[in-house]
This record gives sequence, structure tokens and C-alpha cells, in this order.
Amino acid sequence: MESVTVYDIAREANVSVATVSRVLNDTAPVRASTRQKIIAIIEKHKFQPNALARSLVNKKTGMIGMLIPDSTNMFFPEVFGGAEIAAQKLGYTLFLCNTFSNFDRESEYLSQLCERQVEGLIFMGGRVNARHCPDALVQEVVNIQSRIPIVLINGSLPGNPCYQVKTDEYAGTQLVVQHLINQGHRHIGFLGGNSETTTTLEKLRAFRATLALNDLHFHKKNVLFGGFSMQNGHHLMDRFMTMTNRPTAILCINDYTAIGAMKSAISHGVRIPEDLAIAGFDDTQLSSAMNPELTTVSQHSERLGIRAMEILSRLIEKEKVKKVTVLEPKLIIRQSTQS
Amino acid sequence: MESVTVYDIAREANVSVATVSRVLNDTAPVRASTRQKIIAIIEKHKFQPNALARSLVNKKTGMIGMLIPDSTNMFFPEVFGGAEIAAQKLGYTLFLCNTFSNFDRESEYLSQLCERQVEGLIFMGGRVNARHCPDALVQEVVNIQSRIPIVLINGSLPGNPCYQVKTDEYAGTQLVVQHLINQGHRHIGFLGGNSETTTTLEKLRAFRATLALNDLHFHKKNVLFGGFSMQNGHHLMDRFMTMTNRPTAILCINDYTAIGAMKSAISHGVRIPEDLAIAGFDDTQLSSAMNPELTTVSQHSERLGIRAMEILSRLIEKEKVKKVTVLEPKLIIRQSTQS
DNA sequence: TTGTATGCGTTATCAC
DNA sequence: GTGATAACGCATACAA
Repeated sequence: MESVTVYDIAREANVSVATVSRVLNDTAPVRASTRQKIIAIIEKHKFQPNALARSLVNKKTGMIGMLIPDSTNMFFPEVFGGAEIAAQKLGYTLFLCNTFSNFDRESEYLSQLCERQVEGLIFMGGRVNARHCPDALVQEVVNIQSRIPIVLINGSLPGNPCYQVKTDEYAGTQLVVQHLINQGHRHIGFLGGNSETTTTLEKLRAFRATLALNDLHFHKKNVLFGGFSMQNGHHLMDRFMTMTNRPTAILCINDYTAIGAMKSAISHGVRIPEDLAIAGFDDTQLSSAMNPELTTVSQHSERLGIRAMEILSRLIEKEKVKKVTVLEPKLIIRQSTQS
Repeated sequence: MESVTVYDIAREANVSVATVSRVLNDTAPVRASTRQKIIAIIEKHKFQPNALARSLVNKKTGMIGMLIPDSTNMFFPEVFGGAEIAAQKLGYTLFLCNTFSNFDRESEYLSQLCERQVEGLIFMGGRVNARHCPDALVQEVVNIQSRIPIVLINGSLPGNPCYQVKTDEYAGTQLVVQHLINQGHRHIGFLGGNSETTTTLEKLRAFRATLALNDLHFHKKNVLFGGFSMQNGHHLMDRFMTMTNRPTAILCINDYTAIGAMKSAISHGVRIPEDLAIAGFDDTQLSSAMNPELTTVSQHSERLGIRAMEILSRLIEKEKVKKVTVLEPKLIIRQSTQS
């Protein structure tokens, strides 16, 4: 019942704790017979060394903290899944924290993770995606970064170079928009996101540029911001539906809004893709589950997590790593845009 | 850069570490002036006490481990989300571990969590859901349970009473099946799961009983086991499609298989629900995203996590808690079964 | 109100 | 090969 320690083992084996520690970590030769004896006692008591005490002296906890904005959006669990696989392989354990992109929760988790002596941090969403991030919040991260390595996924800290792995969202957006144009669309809408997140602005920038490249006009009224959830997508599409001369194709900020948008359109009696083409972003498992299946852009979510974790690991090992790793997105053409 | 300790703070403030500790935890009165001085120094250095050292003496880590079988099935992240909310409120931090229902990974994580001195465990899937669970694996959990509290979600350990919170899956299945029968279906199929998991068998049992209750024959060939994923659902439905005299309604083991099944059916030119009714289980966010929307059974996934965490917390506080908490499922009727 | 000394469970540095 | 013993960073009983 009560926790057994190296002392208990040592006493029972008539050896010192040092010797027990030696067989535990085999950090020095131990006579075979005593080793056997000790091992037997350890197994008998199912003794497990206290990782807390161990970490206290090693200064190694093997723990990594990961902050994501929204675990109900499969994209993030997918990234986490990748990171977890890599972490497992590298001998680390991941702490998953859900921030809802709320700055206060981020700060709370950040300090909690630091207190627990995580050896590294993976950060997504919230402040690393905010257009106007209060300087204090930037500074908080910068301070932490001076002690423990941090890798940002699809994010950055204005004015402060960070290690980051990111999808080329600009290129990804170009791909879909060009695809829509190639399908004959001349009147394309942009749905979801908001003007305060950098990924939204980046995608919008690519959206406009691609229109321009094809000599198409950009109409401000064809851009409807309003969030990242399925419901947001639904509401925004409802608004598109009331427009006179509405777009024939809609690029959504992500798969979730796209799905909401699709449902809205269908409930308005609009056929997809015949009457309206819809595209998403992220290629979450949902996109292929839909009916019709959703055209989208793959960010290689899992790989994003794997790479971040690998880079973090090398950072922890004090290895040299290049600051920014960019993953190329891939256009996944499915039914929702195929005329 | 280097980590600052209570000693550093104490030295700079010309006090002893004891006094610093006192203002940190205000565990004893400290003169206002010295407190101010100490606080100033703490803030200046952004000092954070090392939770490892603290936990080592308190014997409290505030950490909870949670094992789930599959983070790509939204049901589990939803449960986790609930647990996380409750944990946050109760002052605990959750460790999420993905086992893929693999016994070895479970054991690995289990011992890792114990070494890290988690104060409690929430366990889903894998061995607590296995029909034939090797005794050694049962014993492993039982042993841990003698030291730290464990709450099982939708699971049990044969021969060993455990704290558990569970959905009444039997009742839930009855609800859907009766609904299908009420819709006029006389020939109903059962799709997904496998004969080695208790939840599958429980649902199947309710399935058969409900048929019997309505004087309907149970045909063994209308039961197709084969997993829990979207793809599994797709393949199994493919098989139903080739059957002569196939069912007019299919109950799927969960939402994921249901979605796969739906896609298969549609690709075979079968209309839902006109030609075939399909129902799922879990009421994950996907079910309402589908087109047509999926009839399913809500397990109140988030609440499941919240309750488990609450119970665990009370267990940690040595309070008296009743062994089994049952949550009533709820039938969610949507388009996929509405003729 | 404050300081001293000890323990928490390990690992590591010495000697032997 | 093996055994004392000093860290690790903090909390706390006991003194003062």
C-alpha cells in the first residue's frame, strides 16, 4: 500500500541505495549475484522509482507541453496525434492543453507547464495567431523561450524570431482558388475566419492575389468573416444565400465552416456542386466523410505535429536547427467542386 | 537563464528560505514589509517554484492520467474535453494517452503515469472493454488501484469491482432499435464492432432482445462485425449491399461506421432514408454534420468525462462514492431514419 | 514574526 | 564492486 523506495529495496537486499540505483540505471557494474537479488526484490514489490525525485536530480522530466486552441476541431487532434507519435518514439510524454484561443488560459497553462518543468513547448493558436497580440503576452512567451525551447505551429510572434513549422497557407489558398477559377468560376466568395487572426488574413491575401492574377475583380462584399465553427459556417452561408448575384463558388476558411456552409446551402435547395461549389481547408477526416465529399487543402496535419516534435527534440538536445520549416500543402479535389 | 530557487530569493531579500516559502503559500503570517520585499524580488525574477520539488514533499502532483483508445474518433476527445473542464475546475491537470486499444501500450502508459505519481487514473477502452482480458492485465490494474484511485468509463474489470461511470448502452440500443421498428422496419441489420469487445456484445444483446420483444426474428446473417472506423463501416455496408433480401434499416455500432456505411450505400445508388434507414451511436458532432443528418444515440460524452473526473476527485479526497454511476442515453432522431 | 534543520526519493561523487 | 553522503528545490516542525 505505502510507497516503497530505494531504501526499502536496499535494506531488504542488504545493500546500499547506491547499489540499487546502479542496477536500476545500470550506470556501473554490479556483481551478478547481488544484481539478481535486487531485481528479484524489485519485482516482488513491483517497485517503480519515483520520477519526481529522479527528475529533480537529473533536471530531465521527459515532458513536453502542447497548447492547441480547439480540440473539437479534428485538425488539432490530428496534429497532436502526430506529435504524440513522434514524442513516443523520442522518449517524451506530451501534455495536451486546450486553450480555446483564450489568452488567459494560455498564460495559465504556460506557467503551469513551466512549473512542472516541461522540457519543451509546442504552441498553436491564440496569441501566436493574433494580428494584434498585446506586447506583454509576446514577452511572456519570449521569456519562457529563453529558458526552454518552443516550437510554434502555423504561428509566429511579431518582432521575435521563433522556431516554427508551418504550412504554406498562401500557396494552399492559391491552389484552391486557382482550381475554382479553372472550373469556370468568376465570382468566388470567401467564408469564415476573422480579421484578427493571421491565418485568416494570409489566406485572404492569397485569395485576392489569385483573383487578380486571373484578372478577376475582388468584391469586398464577397468576404464574410465570422468564425471557424460548423455553426459559424452555417450562419455565414445563410447570409450568402440572401445575396442577389451571389458567388458561384465559396472558399471556406476550414473544413468545419465548409461543412456548416454545405448544410446551409442544401437546406436552401442549392445543389452542390451543380449550383454552388464549396471548398474547405485542412483535409480533416470529415472532408472525405461528407456527401458530397469536400474539396479541400491538406496541411498534412499529422506531419505538422511530427515535425514540430522532432525539431523540439533536437532543440532540447542543443542541436542546431533551422528556424522555419515550411510544409507544402496539397490540393485535394473532391466532389464539392467538380462540375 | 539559470533556474532561480527559493534560496536565491531568500538571499536577495536577506531572509531565510522558510520566509520565502511562507509568502509563497501563505502558510504563516509574515510582516507586511518583508512580504512586499519578497514579492517584489519574486516578480523581478519571474520566479516560479519547482513543482517537482514541491510535489516531492507534499506528495501531491495534481496530475491525472487518462487513457483513451482512439483520439481520431471524436467521441473520445469529447469525453476528454469534459474531463479536462472538470479537472481545470478542480485544480488538476490531465495527461492524455492514446492507446489504440493496444494492451502493451496501455501497460507502458500505465507504468509511466504511476512513475510520474499521478493522483488518479481515468481508463477507457482496451482491456476494460475486452471480453477476454488476460488475468495479468486485470491484475496490473487492480494492483495500481490499491495505490491510486481509478475510474473506468464505459468499462469494467471482470471479477473486480471498480469505480465506473457508464452509459446504459443496453437502454440506448433499445431506444434506436425500437425507433426503427416503429418506423415500420421489420428487417434490421447490425453493423460494426467485434465479438471481443463488451460494448459490442452489450449492444447486440439489446438488439436481439428488442427484436424479440417485437416478435421479430433475429437473423444471424444480418449481423456484420468488423471494427469501429469509417472505412470498416464502408466495407461492411458493401457486404450488406450484395445481400439478397437485405435489411431495410441498419444499426451501426457508432457514428463513424455509420458514416462509412452511408457513403457506401449512397455510392451504390441507395437513397437514405427512403431505401435504407441508418442509425449511429454516440452523437458525435459528425452526426449532425452529415447529409442526411444521422439518427444516433447520445451518450452525453462530455458529461461522461465530467462525471468521471468529479468522482475521481472525490476518491482522491478519500470521500465515499458509489461504485457505479449510470448515465441515461438519449435517442436523437434525425433525417437518416425519418421516412 | 523569523531562522535552522530535516526530510521527500533519487542520482552522483567520492572514497574504500 | 560497494557504501557513505551530498546534492536537487522545496516545505515544515521546532526553536528562537
